[in-house]
Amino acid sequence: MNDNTISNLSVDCVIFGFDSEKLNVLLLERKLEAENGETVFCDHTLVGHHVRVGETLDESAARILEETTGLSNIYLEQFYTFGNPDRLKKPRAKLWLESIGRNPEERVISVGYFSLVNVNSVHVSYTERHASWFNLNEIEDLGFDHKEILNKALEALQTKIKTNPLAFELLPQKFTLSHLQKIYEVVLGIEIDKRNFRKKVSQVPYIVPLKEKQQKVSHKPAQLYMFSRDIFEATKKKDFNFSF
Amino acid sequence: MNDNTISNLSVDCVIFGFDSEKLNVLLLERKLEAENGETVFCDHTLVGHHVRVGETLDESAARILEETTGLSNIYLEQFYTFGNPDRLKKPRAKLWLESIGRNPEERVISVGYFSLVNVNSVHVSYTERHASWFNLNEIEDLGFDHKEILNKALEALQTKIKTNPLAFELLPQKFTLSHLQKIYEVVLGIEIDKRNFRKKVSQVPYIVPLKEKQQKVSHKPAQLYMFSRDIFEATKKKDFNFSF
DNA sequence: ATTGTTTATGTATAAAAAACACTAAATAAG
DNA sequence: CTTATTTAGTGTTTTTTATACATAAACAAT
Repeated sequence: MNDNTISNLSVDCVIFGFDSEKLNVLLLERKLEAENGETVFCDHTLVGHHVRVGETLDESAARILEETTGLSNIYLEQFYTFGNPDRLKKPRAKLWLESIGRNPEERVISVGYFSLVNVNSVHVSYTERHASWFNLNEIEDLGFDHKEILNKALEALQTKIKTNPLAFELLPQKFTLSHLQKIYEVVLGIEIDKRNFRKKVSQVPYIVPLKEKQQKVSHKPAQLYMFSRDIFEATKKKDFNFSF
Repeated sequence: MNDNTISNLSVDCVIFGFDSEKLNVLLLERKLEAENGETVFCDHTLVGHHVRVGETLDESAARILEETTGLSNIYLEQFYTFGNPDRLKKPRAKLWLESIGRNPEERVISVGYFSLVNVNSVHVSYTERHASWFNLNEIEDLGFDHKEILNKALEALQTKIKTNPLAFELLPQKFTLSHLQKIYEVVLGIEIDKRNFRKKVSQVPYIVPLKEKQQKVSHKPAQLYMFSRDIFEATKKKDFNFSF
């Protein structure tokens, strides 16, 4: 297969999206049809692609993200590389790879990236294969070794969000504190006390209240806030605390 | 070149060692000699090797570590993958790769692992190329993109040691609290108050005092301690704290 | 016995985290 | 227009964790 890519090197993107309620992942349908039109199997995979000649890994991830979501300049982070010799050796994987003209015997290593987007900013189903959002808790198995990749991505996200301002990547520019709180709750799988959370927020200089409230909600409208990266960069200090 | 390896995939190991004083890295001498015996250049690189056919990435890293140090069953962790198309394109890299029979034009991606050992457990200079320990602060440039890899490894180590019991990997089985404290100080680049440190230690169930003291030191001998992984595993709890 | 060097130890203060319950503002429904 | 429903918004107390700081004890070397 010659599409100007490196045949044994791919990038897979775990695209996390937040919808005010739950954490979701963007998956592609993987449907294999026989010649007679019957479906041989239909399941889902992460979005990924082989790396192009001359393209860096970061560029490759950004390209894949843009091709499936239309979004560019999105938070993307490399988290792990998957290279088991047998990672593409499940029966369905072989059938699928053959059907798209890849050699199912070739050992392909895949570099994992995760990215964070707000689900409302994505116009889904941009490419040939059907893309859609799945609630993280409702994902059973995935094609190839993608469940393992997803698990590792979630771990990396959880670790990273504890000490870095990632939550804002999942939100629209203007957000409420309830939404912000919900993100920490669903990503870390914890419950947070509302008053303590807001006390903490009020001590953070780069979460700034706007002169604007929610509109058209059938309850008390919430104050809107924004994240100022400028203030964050100007005020951030390193945290050397350790805990065995 | 056919040595049963994958020509465009390598693993590089950043082997950190602690010597009661400083943090060190194990480097290989990279000396290129002309036909007349004159030295064309001489510098240093990390230890690395191409991945073998059929070998997982973890196995590859463990093999490389054992080949250069003689050690097995050592803490090893994958931290990042380096795949820039131009990462092997510096002039010296080309000369070196040619000299060892590799194609200097091939794009090789390298998976980075770091590992932690106690310097006294290593019998250096096990292989053809001369290996030796270098104080982290005294390393200027390295061959290929290995300075960049080293920097990223140190970052990963610093992040990880803040919340995981890695320090013990750098120590002999029996250690003093001063040594343990020193590790946090040199790895994180901070100073720690002795009394507060020891107060913290005394609250940790898996750092256990032995009925044994230092021998043959010309000052008050210190209590020896050990790390119990069993107790650690049995008592560890997840930390959900976050800090924007 | 004196010196040099490192170990070992406790208390007070400040900062951060956790626990906890009611009122306010908007729309929707009757 | 009244009421119901839903989410926003707010303070105080207690507990836990972090910080700052100084002196005596043990051993080896001389």
